[in-house]
Amino acid sequence: MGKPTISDVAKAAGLSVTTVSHAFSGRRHVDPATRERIHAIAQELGYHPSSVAQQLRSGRTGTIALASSMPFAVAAGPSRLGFLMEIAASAAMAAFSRDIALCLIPPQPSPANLNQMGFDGVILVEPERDDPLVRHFEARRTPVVTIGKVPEREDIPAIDLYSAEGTRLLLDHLWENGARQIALLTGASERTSHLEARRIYAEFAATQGFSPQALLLDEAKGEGGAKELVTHLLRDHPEINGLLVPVDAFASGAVAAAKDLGKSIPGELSIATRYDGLRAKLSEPPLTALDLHLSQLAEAAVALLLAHIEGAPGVTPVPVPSLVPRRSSLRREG
Amino acid sequence: MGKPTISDVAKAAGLSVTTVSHAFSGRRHVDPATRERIHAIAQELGYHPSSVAQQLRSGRTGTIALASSMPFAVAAGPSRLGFLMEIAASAAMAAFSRDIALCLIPPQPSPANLNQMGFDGVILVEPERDDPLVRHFEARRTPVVTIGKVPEREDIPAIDLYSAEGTRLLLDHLWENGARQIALLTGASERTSHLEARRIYAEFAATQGFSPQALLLDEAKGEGGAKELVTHLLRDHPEINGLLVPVDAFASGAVAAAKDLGKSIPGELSIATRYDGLRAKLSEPPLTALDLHLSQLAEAAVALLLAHIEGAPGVTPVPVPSLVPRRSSLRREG
DNA sequence: AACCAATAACAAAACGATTTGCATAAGCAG
DNA sequence: CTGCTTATGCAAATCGTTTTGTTATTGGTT
Repeated sequence: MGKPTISDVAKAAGLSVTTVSHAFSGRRHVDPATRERIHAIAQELGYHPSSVAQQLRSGRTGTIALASSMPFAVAAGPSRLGFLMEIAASAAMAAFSRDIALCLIPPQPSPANLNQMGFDGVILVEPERDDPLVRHFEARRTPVVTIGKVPEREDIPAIDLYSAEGTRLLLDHLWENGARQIALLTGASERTSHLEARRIYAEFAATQGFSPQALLLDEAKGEGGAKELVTHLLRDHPEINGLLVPVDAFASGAVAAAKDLGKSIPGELSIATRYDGLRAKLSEPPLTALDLHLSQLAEAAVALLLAHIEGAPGVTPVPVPSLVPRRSSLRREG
Repeated sequence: MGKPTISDVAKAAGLSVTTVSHAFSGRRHVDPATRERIHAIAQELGYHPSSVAQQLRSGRTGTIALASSMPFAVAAGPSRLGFLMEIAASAAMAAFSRDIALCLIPPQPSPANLNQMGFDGVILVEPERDDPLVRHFEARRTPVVTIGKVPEREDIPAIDLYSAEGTRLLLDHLWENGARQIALLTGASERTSHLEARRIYAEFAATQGFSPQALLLDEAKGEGGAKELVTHLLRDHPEINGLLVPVDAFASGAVAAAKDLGKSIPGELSIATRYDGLRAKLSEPPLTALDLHLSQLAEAAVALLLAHIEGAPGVTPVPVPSLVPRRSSLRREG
C-alpha cells in the first residue's frame, strides 16, 4: 500500500474528506475536538497532503527554475564552480525564504527534457539574442526573467548586469595602469554583456586614440581556443600591452598564451577579466576582475520573477559592479 | 483564458481527449493523419501537456532534491562556493541526463517549508546521527540516500565518503613529512566523517606513540571559532607540529591562528584539511587536502537514489579519496 | 453471406486534493 | 411553536491528464 491519502484519513476518522481537508487548511471552521482527532489519526497514519494534488488544484507548483544558455564549457567549467553555481546558491536561499523551491537546469537541456517539469517561472542567466530557452518558455507561457538583458527584448524583465559600466571600469583601470594598446576578446555569441563590452570598447579606443583590436571567439572553444587565438594576436601585434578578456575561461587561455610567448604579466601585458571566480583568483598572477555582486543579483532576480508571476510590474534596484584590482594589471612604474 | 488544456485541443479538433492524449503519448495507435492534425492544432493553440497533471496521474514528480544538514556557515560559506555546490552541479547534470530535475534545498529549511514540495527522493549530504531531515523524509516515506553514511543507520543507502581512508591518507602524509605531534580538530556534530576521523586519529596516535589531542568545535562557530580554539591549543601545547583540520572553514581559522602566533607553516606547523575547495586552494600557504572526487560521488548518489526509488537494491562503487599535497605540509628538511 | 481480426475513436474512471453550495441540528428570541 | 442564526459536516464538481473497457467501421476469409 502506498502513501495514505486524505480519504484514508477520512475513513479512519469516520468523517468526510471535506472535513479533513478543512481541518488541515483551516479554510473553514471545524470543531476543535474533531480537528484534534483528525490530526492525531493523520499523524498515526503518516499522512501528509500530496503537494502534486495541491499544485494541480491551485495551478501553482511553488517551484522556479534556474537555467543558463551558456555552453557547458563556460557555464560549468572543469571545476564546476562558477558564475552559475554562485547564483544558484543565493537564488536557492532567496527562493526558499519565500517558500519556493529552486530547480537547477543544467546547460543546454533538450526541449523534450524540459517539458517534463513544471515551473511557475524561470530565471535565465545571460541569454543571447533569440535565445532558444527564451523561445521555449515563452511558447509555454512560463514567466521568464533574465540576469543580463535579452538583446532587443526590452519587454522581458531583467536584472541588469551593468556590462557597460563594468567594461568601462576595467578599461579605465587598465589605462590608468599604463596599458596604451588594449585589445578585447569576447565571446562570439550575442549576449548583452558581450555586445556592451564591444560597444564600450570601441568608444574607449576612439576616445583614447588607439587602434581597436576586438576579437570574437566561440564560447564553446573554451580556454584552449582562447590560448591559440591570443597567441596569434600577440605575435601579430606586439604593440599590444593590455588585454580585456571578460570570459574567464578565455582569460585563462590568454594568460597561458602570454606565458608561452614569454610576455611578462603585468610587465609587458596587463590582463583583466570580468567574473571574479576561481579562475581569476587562482591564476598566476591573479587576475583583476569585477565583483558583480552575484548574490544580490540572484536575490533580486528571484524577487523580480515572483513579482512577474504575480503580474506585478516591479523594479528591483541592483548594485553596479565594483573593481577588484589584482596583480595581473597593477601599474608598472616604467 | 489560461493555458490551453487537452480538452481545448480536443474540442478544436472535434475529437475526444482520449485521442489527443494518445496522439501525444503514443501509448495507443491513432491514425497518422489525425495525429498530424492534432499536433498542428496543439501547436497553433500553444498547448503543452501539464506536467503537474501528469505527475498526479503517474505518481512520479520527476524531481529529486539535494539537501545538506550542515549549518549555513559551513555548508554555503561566505563565498557560497563549496562542497555542496560542487555536488549540486554534478548531481544536476546526472539527474538531467536521466530526465529528472534536481531541486536545491538550502541549509536548515523549516519543515513547513519542505512540505510544500514533492520529490520522488532526496540526496542528503553528510547527515548526522538522528538527522532531522532523515526523520522528516522517512516520516513522509520519501526515499533517501545520503552522501556519507548516517551514523548507526546501515539500512539507509549511502555513498561512502571513505572518511577513514581519507583520514589515514592525511595522517600518513603529515607523519611522513615530519610532523610528530599531530592534533586533530573536527566538528562537534556526529557526522560519520567526524566520527571516523576521530577514530582513525586515535588509532594512529596510539600506533605512532604520540599523545593524542582531539578537539571538537561546533560547526556553526566557523572560521572565527576555530581561530580562537587553535590559538589556545598552540599556546598550551607548543610541542604540536602537525594539525589535521578536516573542516575547511576551521582550517582557515587554524592558519590564521598560526600566523598570529608567528608559527611558520609548514616550518613549525604542518596543516592539512579535507575538502579541496576554494579555501584550501587560496589559502596562504595553500592547504594539503583530499580530492574526494565529488562529481563522481554525486553521479553515483543520483544513480543510487533512482535505483532505490525503483525498489532495486543496487550498489554503486565509488572512488576512494586521493591526496592533494600542497605547501602547507611539505616536508621540511630539518 | 457470415465471421473474425484489425483499426480508429470514444466514454468514463481514476489520481489526491480543494472548494462551493447544501443539509442537519442546536440555540435562542419573539 | 415559528423563524432566524450559528455550528458542523457532507456531496459533488473541479483541476488536466492517463488508462481501461467498448463501440463502430472496415477489410479480408471462407
